Amino acid sequence: MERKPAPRPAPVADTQPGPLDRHLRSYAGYNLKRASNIMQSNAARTLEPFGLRITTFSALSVIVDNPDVTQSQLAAGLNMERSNTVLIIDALEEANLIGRFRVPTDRRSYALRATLAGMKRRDAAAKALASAEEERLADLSMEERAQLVDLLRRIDPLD
Amino acid sequence: MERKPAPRPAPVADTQPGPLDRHLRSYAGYNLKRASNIMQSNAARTLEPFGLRITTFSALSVIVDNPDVTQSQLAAGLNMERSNTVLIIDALEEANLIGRFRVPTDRRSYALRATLAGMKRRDAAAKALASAEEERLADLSMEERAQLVDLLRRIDPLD
DNA sequence: CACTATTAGTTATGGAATATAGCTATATGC
DNA sequence: GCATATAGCTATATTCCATAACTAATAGTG
Repeated sequence: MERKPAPRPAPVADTQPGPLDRHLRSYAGYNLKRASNIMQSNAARTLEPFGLRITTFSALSVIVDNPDVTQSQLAAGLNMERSNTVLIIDALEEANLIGRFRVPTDRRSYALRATLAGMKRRDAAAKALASAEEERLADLSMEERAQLVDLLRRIDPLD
Repeated sequence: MERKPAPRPAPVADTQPGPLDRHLRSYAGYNLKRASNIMQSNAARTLEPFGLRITTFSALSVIVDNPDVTQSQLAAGLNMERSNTVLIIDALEEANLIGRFRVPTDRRSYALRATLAGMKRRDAAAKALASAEEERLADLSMEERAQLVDLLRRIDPLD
């Protein structure tokens, strides 16, 4: 693809100082995304030694805390499509962290239950994750962290 | 795949009340991700009528504010890989919102400049985006929004 | 100046998250 | 009983993000 030369010599700097994304920084969404990305990659790195990804850890965690939850309930709780839970549940089951059990009263659905290994894995990963977050958020006081979570939850209601 | 029946009848509810993701809600990262997702889909919906996606809007915005920025600088500023900027820049160029201009002093790089149409498109989209955020964050006071942004930026330093 | 290393942009590719449509088996409501 | 809805599953497409490798051009070093 041919491109024209600059019509005039490129100015050395006709832009104000400061970061390139100064305008974007005025959006809450942009800052949210960047902060979220940082915490996500931090979490992924932390969970990896446990053989878990963020999605599998999240599902495992919900199953540990809510024995006999169904896949549909899990999907709804985690804000994901039912179809996308299948492979995640498959992975957890193959790793013997959870089991699928037929529900006598509704043979369409499966009751999901963590195995003992699943509970242990969740607890160990949760501990590591909490301390990784702790480290990442060291610059924020406890009050600030609490306020951050409070503000975020008010953006994402549906308690 | 065959599955075993439940060894005992599924308990009606041996789980505490409340949302399924109660444990996950204790992580800042989880709340960040959920809030971020909401703002992202809100932004995507808002930008769509302008023929922009979040990535193209972000790049366009940086180029408008920083004439003659290079693709590498853009990538660094937006925390993305250089290789992934190419298609985004291609799209903006094909839509005649920006142009690639050879830099006389370094013939490897391109100076990116927004066209008049690009500037107008950015401004219109930015206005829509700001008001969409405004609407989304109506529950938060101005002070709370400012504090949210401040806390987020402290998670993502590098000013 | 020659040679090496580095950089800018590009291309190709793969992984992971996400969204939709359609399928089977089962359950529910009239 | 029959239409409709639901649970789980399969297949598929998209988008985002990351990596590797390539070229052309530049910078550094002897």
